[in-house]
Amino acid sequence: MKYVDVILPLALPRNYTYAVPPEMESSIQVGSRVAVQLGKAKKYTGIVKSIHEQAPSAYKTKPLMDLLDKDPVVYPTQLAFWEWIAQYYMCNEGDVLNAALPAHLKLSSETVLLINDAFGDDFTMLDDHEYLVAEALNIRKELRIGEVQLILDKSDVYSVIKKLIEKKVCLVYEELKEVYKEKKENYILLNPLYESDEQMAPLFDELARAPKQMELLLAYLHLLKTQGEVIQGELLKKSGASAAQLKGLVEKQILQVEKRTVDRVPMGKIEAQLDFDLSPAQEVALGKVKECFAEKQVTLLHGVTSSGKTQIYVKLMEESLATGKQVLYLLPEIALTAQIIRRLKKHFGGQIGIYHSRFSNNERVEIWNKVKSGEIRIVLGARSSLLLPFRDLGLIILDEEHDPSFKQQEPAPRYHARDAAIYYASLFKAKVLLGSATPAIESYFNAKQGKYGLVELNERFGGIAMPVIEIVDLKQETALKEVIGNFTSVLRHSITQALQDGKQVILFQNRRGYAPFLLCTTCGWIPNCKQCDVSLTYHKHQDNLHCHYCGTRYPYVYTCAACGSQTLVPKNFGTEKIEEDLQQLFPEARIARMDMDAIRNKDSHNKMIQSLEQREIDILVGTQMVVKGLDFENVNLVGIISADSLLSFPDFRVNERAFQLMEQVSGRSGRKDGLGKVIIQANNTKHPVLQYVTAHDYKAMFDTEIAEREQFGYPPFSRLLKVTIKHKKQQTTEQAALILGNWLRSFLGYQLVGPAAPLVSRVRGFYLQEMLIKLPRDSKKIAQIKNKVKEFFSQLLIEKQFRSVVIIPDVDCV
DNA sequence: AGCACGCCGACT
DNA sequence: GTCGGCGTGCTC
Repeated sequence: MKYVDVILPLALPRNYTYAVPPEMESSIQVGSRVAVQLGKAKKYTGIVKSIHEQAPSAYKTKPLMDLLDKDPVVYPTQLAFWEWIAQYYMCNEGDVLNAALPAHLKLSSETVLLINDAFGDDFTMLDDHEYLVAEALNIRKELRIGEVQLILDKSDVYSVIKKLIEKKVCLVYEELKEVYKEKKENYILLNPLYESDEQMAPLFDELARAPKQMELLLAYLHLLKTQGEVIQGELLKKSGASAAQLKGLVEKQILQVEKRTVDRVPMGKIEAQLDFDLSPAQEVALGKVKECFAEKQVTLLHGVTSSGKTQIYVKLMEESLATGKQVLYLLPEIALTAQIIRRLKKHFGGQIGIYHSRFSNNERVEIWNKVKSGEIRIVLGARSSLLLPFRDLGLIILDEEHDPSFKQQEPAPRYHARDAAIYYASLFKAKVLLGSATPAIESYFNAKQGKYGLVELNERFGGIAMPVIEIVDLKQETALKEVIGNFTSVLRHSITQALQDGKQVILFQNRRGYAPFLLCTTCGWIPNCKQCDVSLTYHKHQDNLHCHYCGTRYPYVYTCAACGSQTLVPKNFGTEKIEEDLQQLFPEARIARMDMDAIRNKDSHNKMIQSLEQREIDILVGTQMVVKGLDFENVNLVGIISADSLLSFPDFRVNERAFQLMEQVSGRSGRKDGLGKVIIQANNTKHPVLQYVTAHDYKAMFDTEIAEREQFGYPPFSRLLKVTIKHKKQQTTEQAALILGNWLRSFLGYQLVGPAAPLVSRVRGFYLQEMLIKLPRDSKKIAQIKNKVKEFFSQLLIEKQFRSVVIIPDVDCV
């Protein structure tokens, strides 16, 4: 008898064992999807992790219900990778499966109520709830649980359903549906009878009395000649004809319709056209990268902004492709713009696949399958594309490697794409190139230690100079009453100058909305979110207040809830306020704002970048978004409205982050012609980070930072494991954290920071407590400690009072 | 993640 | 007294 261990798409601590029915024994494979029953009726899709012959002794197995694929959906490599992620990031393999598999490959059953016709329609002996459902069933014949919940306006509907079944009003069954649908399109073919011109001639006479059909036929023949194949939708659109007219031609057997399966992600021809040359500096860097790869698996390419790292990537990708292997190019989601996609498509044509969160579920299935088959040779994608089923990966490029968005925060698996990529690559014996103008301290440290190769590229492409940085003293200007809105005289004059020169300006402000909080000037009251322990941000455009933690919106507050006076004023400022100030200061300028509020729908980001490219925008105000992956020739002034807000976070990485952010924003200035300028407004102009930014001196920043990290035992001298405790009751949260903290401290010694309430101590109605474990760098010890920590977790959850406490481990938190 | 079971408050 | 709320535990 054969058994399989199945990974289910649930947060289960272990995999479940099912029996393989004899008829599946010969066809079952590791990595295949199977349908299984879990519990009384529920069906799920799982993935076969392993096949063996050991019957479990503790319970009796259920048989597999179905084998869903004749070919596995993942290779053993992916299964090994999932296991590593689950182990390293302290989550379940089910969590990883959930993150990896496109939604349309995961089918789970839905309970469907079916009317029992034999019952008739005499509902007199039913109670109100039962009656409502029966009535709806009588009309609709079928109902889903969700629909029943809507009808009864409550979530607990099982008791009602149970009674309806008992009374034989309805039957239930579990419906398991394959959701992925192939895309079909109608192709229009010419009846072979009319292939030659002579055969065609009589047709025109025949259609003389049907001029519209004649027109349509001519349009068809034209399309056929120019494109070779004709799709119904395109024909109707181009000819302006109606479906009825087309039907006429089909009925006359002149044209034929054929339904064909089409690709949602069509792959083009490979056209490796090398239409660029590297600069001497790039050439040298490329050579060095290759040298490093000869010895090391990972290389860090530290190249200043605009040094042309992308061209080096392209050359490396070409070489890797030439060996027949696949390439993965990872970027932060927001940097995946049309710009970079266009650039890569130019070199690699149709063999490139794009993968990010904005694709439809059906498209994702197709990309998944094409990566698995090897048809897609290059994937350009965000973090999650690391989880695609590569067949033979030769190279991973991770650009903007310092970017914190490579770390997944919520939900599990909380993996870091950079670190996971390095492990994943090792499974393929593939190389990893990390690229950044401002590497993460950890990466640069690893490179300097010789763990990674290190290649530096210190000049900008085309000999452009680094932008000039000017720090403006906000305190001084305020004293002189020179600050209007949030603009110092220096920044105002520079903007005026840039606009006069026909140049574009980018302004960076780290907060969205109009004002981060309202304040009652009479008593000091600040409106807070009901669910979270944060002030509400005023959004002037929508004229309401938002909680940036849970997303709840509140109407604007005019009256102080504490003292009743009407003296609430917006305090501090966000992008909306900057935009408003700009409009007053520069009424002639075309101003746009780029932040999460302005970029709600999926295309607006690209559109805004396009209009900036086409110089339809003079000044762009934005949050982090303006920092990433943008390349504009005509921007020569960048302004950072308030450096202090970047430098005042209570986090050991503040300096690193602030430097990265400012250096990256600066990089947007002065691309092709002329010198770029960066103006940084700050109260604390003496902050060391500002000096490093002014000098574009990454190494000085690194040296200072690394010394501090060593002194306090922060990464890269340790690895951090953050443990968050969540519960609805404050007291329970604190008690649980205290107990867990004590256990951990006695086990770890002083390697524990906390527990303490985080800055925002309540989110969505849950109280929070955090503690930080500093893990040693030795990976064997780390694994041991993690296991022990997990034991503490379960020990805590056993206690009755803490049963509903949520514990969230976050390994290598950022 | 569901779904079943079981224990306490507001209704007939 | 019962209905129904949700808190808790189990699923191979």
